Amino acid sequence: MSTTPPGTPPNPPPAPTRRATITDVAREAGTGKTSISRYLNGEFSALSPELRARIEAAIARLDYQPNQMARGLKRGRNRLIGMLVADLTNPYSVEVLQGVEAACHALGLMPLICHAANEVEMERRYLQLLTTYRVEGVIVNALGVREETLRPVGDGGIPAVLVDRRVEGLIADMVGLDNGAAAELGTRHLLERGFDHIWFVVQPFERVSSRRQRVEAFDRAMRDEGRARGRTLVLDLADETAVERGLAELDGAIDSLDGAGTAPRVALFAANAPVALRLALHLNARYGAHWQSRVALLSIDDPDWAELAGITTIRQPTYDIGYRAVEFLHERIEGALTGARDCLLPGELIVRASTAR
Amino acid sequence: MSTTPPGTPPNPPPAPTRRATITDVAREAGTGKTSISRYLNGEFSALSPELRARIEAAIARLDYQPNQMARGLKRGRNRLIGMLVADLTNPYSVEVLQGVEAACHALGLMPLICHAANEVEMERRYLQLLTTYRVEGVIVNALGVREETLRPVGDGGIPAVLVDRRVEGLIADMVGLDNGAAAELGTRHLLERGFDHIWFVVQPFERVSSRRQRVEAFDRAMRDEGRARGRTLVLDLADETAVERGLAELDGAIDSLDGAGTAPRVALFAANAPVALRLALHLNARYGAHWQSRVALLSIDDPDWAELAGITTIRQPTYDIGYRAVEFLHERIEGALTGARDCLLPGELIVRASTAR
DNA sequence: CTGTTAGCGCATTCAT
DNA sequence: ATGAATGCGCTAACAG
Repeated sequence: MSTTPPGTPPNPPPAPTRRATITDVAREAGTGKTSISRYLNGEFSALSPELRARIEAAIARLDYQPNQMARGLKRGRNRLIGMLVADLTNPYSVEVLQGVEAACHALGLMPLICHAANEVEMERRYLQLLTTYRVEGVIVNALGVREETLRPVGDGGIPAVLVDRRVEGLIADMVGLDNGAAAELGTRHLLERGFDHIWFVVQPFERVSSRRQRVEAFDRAMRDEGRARGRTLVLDLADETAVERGLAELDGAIDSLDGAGTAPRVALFAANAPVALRLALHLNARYGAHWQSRVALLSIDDPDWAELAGITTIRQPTYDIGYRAVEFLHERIEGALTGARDCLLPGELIVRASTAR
Repeated sequence: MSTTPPGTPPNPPPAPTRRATITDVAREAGTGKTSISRYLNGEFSALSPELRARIEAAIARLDYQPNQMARGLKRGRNRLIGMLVADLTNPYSVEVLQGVEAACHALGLMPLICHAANEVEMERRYLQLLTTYRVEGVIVNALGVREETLRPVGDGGIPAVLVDRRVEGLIADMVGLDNGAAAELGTRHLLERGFDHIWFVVQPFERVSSRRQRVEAFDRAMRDEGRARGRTLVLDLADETAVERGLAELDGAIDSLDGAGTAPRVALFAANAPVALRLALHLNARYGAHWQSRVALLSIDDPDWAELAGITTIRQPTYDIGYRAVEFLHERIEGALTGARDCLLPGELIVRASTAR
């Protein structure tokens, strides 16, 4: 590579073929490995300034970097934590990740990010891999897995914190949106704005607890109101045929309520961004760019295109969720013995053209 | 914020249930560690069926999982590779990641995903961390860093493969979009469709080679055509004031060319999705939902909302880029001595309403 | 076929 | 204040 221009003093030491080890440094500094180790761990009180300087110099000269693996092996902690993400394609996940990273940074942890890409088999594989690398804990945004898959996690196993979703049979800390409050918030908003036919659209529950909770809160809010009509549509985004069947049902409802020029009475409440996108695409294709004058769309999650499309959303405190999750996990790693805790954060309603009247 | 690097904090280790070690298994199976090791490595030819069965049973009974860290320490390879992503918020990155993951899976590698979140300091930190964990190689989607930061990488250092962008002064394999061809493809498309005032909008080049290449190809294509007018607008998305200044300039151009009912003559060519989104948001705010009748928008990158907004795009072969990068890296890890290779993949033009006439 | 031995790079007693 | 010795969990010679 030789990026050093000829004639320039070679400030960086020549890349050692074999990385320097603690032994090399000890020899170079004319001392024992113990002192080097002490230096590395900041135990300066046990080092004469003179020795300390020599060590410093030797390290610089050799471009020495302690091997984390070896350190981990020795002390039984490697500062690694696993972050299992169900679907990075969902902006929600990326945002949560930002919080996770920030917290890890602050706590001296290194997140090992694993992406299950919505495949249960991947999830299983990564979880197994994580335990094999002896991560000190895991943050799990689980797919529809049974507790079975998470066996290494939880009691006696690796400390774990759940994000967004519970896992049946697994008792662990969990942090996520207050789904009940959020769904209620959205529903009330739609009712207030005068929509009297509201469809809650959600992916199959499988084992995703948050989805179920959102639907339940929606149902409850609709029941409380009494007059308006609420229905639920389950859309399996992985099955295009099924999706189209569901959408046709929706179309029927919308068409039948066409108020001939009056404000729309039908509102769609998407349980999350992927669903909202699918709905928007369909409505756009069917009714053209003016679909908003026919139906209102509200979604939990606030993807970047929401502003562009002008749909109302309930933004999740994603960053905080991630940050909080790491904090919980850190406490567990440090040995906190509390019972499983829940941290439910509120969502924020962002009203846009879609439901503004 | 404590920036204590992982591995350094001298905290008391917790006391989790101790996982079984190879020694435990050996004892349980009434044999030596060597045989267990052989079993783990699939050297069955050196194990009597009887012993093999006993080992199998012991492993199951103890729920034993070999410690990768220890294995890595011993054999000098830990099957870990680093994947440094500049900005996970960009769908491009997530898609590349999918390819990376698939390839890793296929090659028995474990990707350690690091997200620099557009901060050079983060990038530096993660790179340092990766070498500290002794990853066998890194795939780098670099920010505007100098070769300096990547010193551990490259000749003599950790094998590396660049994605999307070159790093000044660093000679390494690189895989990404054929920027020249892509920008030319887009430009020609716009010209064919009759747009005669084309703005290429791009973020500051900093050290991102792909941005510069795209602009250059655009300029070239415009020069070749001759008649039409091409301009470049640099938009620093991180500086809102500057962004608005730039957008105002754009507005002026659009307004002055208002064809009073005729088809739009102005087209915007966004160098990537983030830029395209910013443009769309602005146009939507300024001209209303009908902005498409005033300006055309074409973008490199094909984010999910492109279909919704109906803008034309040039989709990058993201998955392949990621997959290929891992393959390159794997070859390097296995000792390939070839000179630095380039793999430029073609983009695919997806024509949508925005430029369809 | 199978077990013994000797480290991998480092942190930790325990002496000095 | 400093260093020698021991072992973390595992693999790789090297014997039997």
